Amino acid sequence: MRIGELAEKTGVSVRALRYYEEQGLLTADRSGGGQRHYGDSAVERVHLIQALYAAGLSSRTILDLLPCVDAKVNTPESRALLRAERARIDEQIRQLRDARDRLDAVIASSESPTSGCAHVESDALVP
Amino acid sequence: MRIGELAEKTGVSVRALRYYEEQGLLTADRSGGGQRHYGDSAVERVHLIQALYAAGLSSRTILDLLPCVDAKVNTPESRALLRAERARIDEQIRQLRDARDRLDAVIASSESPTSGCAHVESDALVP
DNA sequence: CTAAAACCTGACGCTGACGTGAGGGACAAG
DNA sequence: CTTGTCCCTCACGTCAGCGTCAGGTTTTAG
Repeated sequence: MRIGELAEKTGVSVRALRYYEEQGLLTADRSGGGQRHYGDSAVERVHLIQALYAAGLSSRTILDLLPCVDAKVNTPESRALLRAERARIDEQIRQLRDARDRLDAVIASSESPTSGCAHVESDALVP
Repeated sequence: MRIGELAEKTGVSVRALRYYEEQGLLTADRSGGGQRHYGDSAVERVHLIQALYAAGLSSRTILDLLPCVDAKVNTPESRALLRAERARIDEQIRQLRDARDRLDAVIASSESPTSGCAHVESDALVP
């Protein structure tokens, strides 16, 4: 498939896909005219990249991780790298939970009738 | 206390504190000469701001949330805002878990002897 | 009173992950 | 052949959250 289709299938912009290639995260065959062509596996690849970006990893770090993912490299160093990034993600999750708990405290106090301006409505949409 | 002391107590740079004020997140009394003076509560305030930043909220969003936190505002809208941001954080946590699980899969396959280059060491530090 | 340390206000710099044209080919349809 | 749609490569623009330097003022220590 060409770049437009991949963009559509993954929900990522064409520009972003070219950027990934620029960063070495994604490769493509080229047609005679120079147009990029991707196999079906590229979809999954892009999803992985997106997941790692969403986890706050930099493209540089992702670049370091991908060879491990591709199972081309399997050294003690690469495994250490994987575990280190996993730990970073865990730390981020902890921070997020902290922020969430703080917000929960605020929510609780704003919904309990201790805030002076108490008026209880039953527009409760609590998911 | 003055800005330097607050910076030290919170672990945030002086520049960052001034930036928070610029964004309306933090207020300070001024001495005759124009220097900022903070009360003790500012420490907690900065920690809250930091936690929300760490959760990926923008200063604009934090600005919208803080009046709720200060319990000056307690309207259905403000509560909805709080819940919405809480939901966003939950979503981020989900994404992080997804990324972590993907890494875990890679780690598992790289540490199991299916990758050809298998050699089992007992440096297992699996937390 | 004086020197050092801390503080002030601009204002420009930086980084990463793209957005957004500009200007010009590629390629299937009719 | 031409029209339309997709694609290409530069290359500059953006935005947030500060870092950093410049030039000047305030506060504190001695």
